[in-house]
Amino acid sequence: MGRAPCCDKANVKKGPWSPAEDAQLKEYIEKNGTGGNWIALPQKAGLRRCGKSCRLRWLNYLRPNIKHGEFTDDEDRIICTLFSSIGSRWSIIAAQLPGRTDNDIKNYWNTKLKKKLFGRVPQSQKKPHQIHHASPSPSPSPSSTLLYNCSNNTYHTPATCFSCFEASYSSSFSNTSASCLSAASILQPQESLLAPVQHYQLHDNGVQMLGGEASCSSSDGSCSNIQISHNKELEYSNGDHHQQIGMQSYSNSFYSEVADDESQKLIMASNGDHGLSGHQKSPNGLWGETETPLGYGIEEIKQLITTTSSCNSFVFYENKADEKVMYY
DNA sequence: AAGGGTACCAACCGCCCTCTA
DNA sequence: ATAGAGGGCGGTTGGTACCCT
Repeated sequence: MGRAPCCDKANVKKGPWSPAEDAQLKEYIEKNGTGGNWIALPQKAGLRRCGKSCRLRWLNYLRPNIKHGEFTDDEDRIICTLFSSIGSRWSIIAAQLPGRTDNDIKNYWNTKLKKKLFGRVPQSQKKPHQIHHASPSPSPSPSSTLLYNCSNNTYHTPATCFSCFEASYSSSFSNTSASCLSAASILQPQESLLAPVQHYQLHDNGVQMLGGEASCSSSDGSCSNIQISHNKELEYSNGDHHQQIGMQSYSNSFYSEVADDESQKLIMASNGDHGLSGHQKSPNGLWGETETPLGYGIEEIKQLITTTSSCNSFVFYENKADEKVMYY
């Protein structure tokens, strides 16, 4: 038996939203909130729209503080980093970019960012507003940032660490003797990638991100950490409060449910000036032959993405249903 | 100027997860 | 324990604007 449709398809309007509909939805939600029931909302608001459509419209467009327009280099960096770490988990990536929606990031990745990394778009084909104006300063060699110090005191390229970690993860996450304990390097590939460095600790049941500026920034001085555990479910704890939240709460909506300064602590890969400012796009708006905004060489990024895409990355890979991330 | 190709992005679709009765 | 309802997510599609020939 098929699932019942969420709304009467025959009686709902589809397609682009009119300004009047936008205003009606916005006004209703600002006045009454969503009431925790999107399905019933359109009727209450007097809209002939599917509840899901209302939700999407609100989250992606009407909600306050939505940021539209060009993505910054820092945002590019974060997207690339997280994509290389967790794959196409757009809602999680969006959670790290306040004001950006998962849909926005997904579109941006699919239409632009991927091409910046993998393709070459002739300048002449770019629309004027798409052309980035890069600083003319020369790019430093990225090669010095490619080394990852794994536990066996050898250095690996990120891709090597990934495959290394995957191997240890898939055999046994808690096998800390695995030659490549650089889960931290993957989640937070050390200074070279995203600077405000988090410290990680491997536990029997996973990797814990400890302290560090980004995770100890709450006004009450309490610390917040992220722990990646076996079963990969999100938990949030702040001092006495320990709250388990679903993976889905750890998305756009998380910001509205948890105080902003707390949610910021979820940052696995924080933004800001990470000492990579020397990595510039070439004047054509693309990254050069070898460098990327991440500080990776282009080939390393490609490899990272290829490697992690194929298995959907270390943290979240395997069974989505079992994902748990511990957050302290 | 017109037609075809391409890029972009808003919106939809369908699946999965969680919650609740 | 189970089934249904609703929410959330990622993938995909369709419309539109822009560019090239």
